[in-house]
Amino acid sequence: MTTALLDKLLLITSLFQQDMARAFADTPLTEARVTLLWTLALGGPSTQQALAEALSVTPRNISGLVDALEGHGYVRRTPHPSDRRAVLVRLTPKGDEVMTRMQRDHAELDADLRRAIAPERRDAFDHDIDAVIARLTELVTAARSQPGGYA
Amino acid sequence: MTTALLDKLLLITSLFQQDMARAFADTPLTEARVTLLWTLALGGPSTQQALAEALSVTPRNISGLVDALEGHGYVRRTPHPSDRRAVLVRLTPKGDEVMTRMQRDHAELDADLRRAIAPERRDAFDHDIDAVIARLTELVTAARSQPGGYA
DNA sequence: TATTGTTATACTCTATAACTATA
DNA sequence: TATAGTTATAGAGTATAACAATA
Repeated sequence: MTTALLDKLLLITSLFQQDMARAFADTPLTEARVTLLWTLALGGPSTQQALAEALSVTPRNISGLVDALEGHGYVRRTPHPSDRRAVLVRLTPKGDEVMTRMQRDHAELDADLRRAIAPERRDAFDHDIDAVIARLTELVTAARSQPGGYA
Repeated sequence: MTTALLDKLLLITSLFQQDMARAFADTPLTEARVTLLWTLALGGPSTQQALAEALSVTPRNISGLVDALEGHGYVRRTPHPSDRRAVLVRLTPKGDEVMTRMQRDHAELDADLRRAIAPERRDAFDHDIDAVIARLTELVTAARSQPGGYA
């Protein structure tokens, strides 16, 4: 019996997460914290509400993540220019440096993995992956409006 | 700029995890607990040490997961036939029923996703995914013997 | 002496609810 | 009245260290 497609995809994520955990082993960074940093690196300074939306977690959760990242010097809270209730969370130079390095590593890893596929098949592979994503998105969206299956 | 291959793979996992979370929403099951049940379903009754090894977590962690699953009637602890220090954790009929259903759903989802790929490209796709996994495994294994990159 | 599992303690991620300050 | 963020509380996953029972 061959390994199911789904299992292969999950194995890839597991390997990637292992590698992330190893890379962050001697730092206060975790997956959740890096996701927040990544969001700031891509989108620039942001309110905590916007971060909560982007990460699909509660505002309370963002408070905790920002507290930790601020305590370790990766981000800082700055006043919002027009709304005194809100803060803008932004990367510090240290945070920016780490994210720049991470984006470069990410791009290198991506290029490396792509080279594992025969050049003439890369486009077809991209197309097929997109088809799988589209189908999975369809299924998840349809399921979301229905009761969970194991209750 | 097209989405990187790695990002696509991570998106797939994210979608799959969302769907898992939805399916378990009204149950005491979680990803970690289901991973343990899945291991029992595939490998049969197991000591907690073996489960700790299989899930790559500490024995203490397994105690907690088994406590919760036992409390909710999915597994039970039975005496080890030859080692009075150890216990054998096994699925209850309820646990077995849930896992049977889950394995069937998993197989159906897998077949569904595979149908999203043109029939004549399915073998090539499998081959390419395997190549990506092999390369990633190589990289993770090599990295494991070196210090983390962001310390 | 080594192994199996548990008790004790602690940190992280996550959630809901109540509250403060501001809009 | 509504929104941004925090305090309070709680559950789940994870870890290390010390310990009991057994091998």
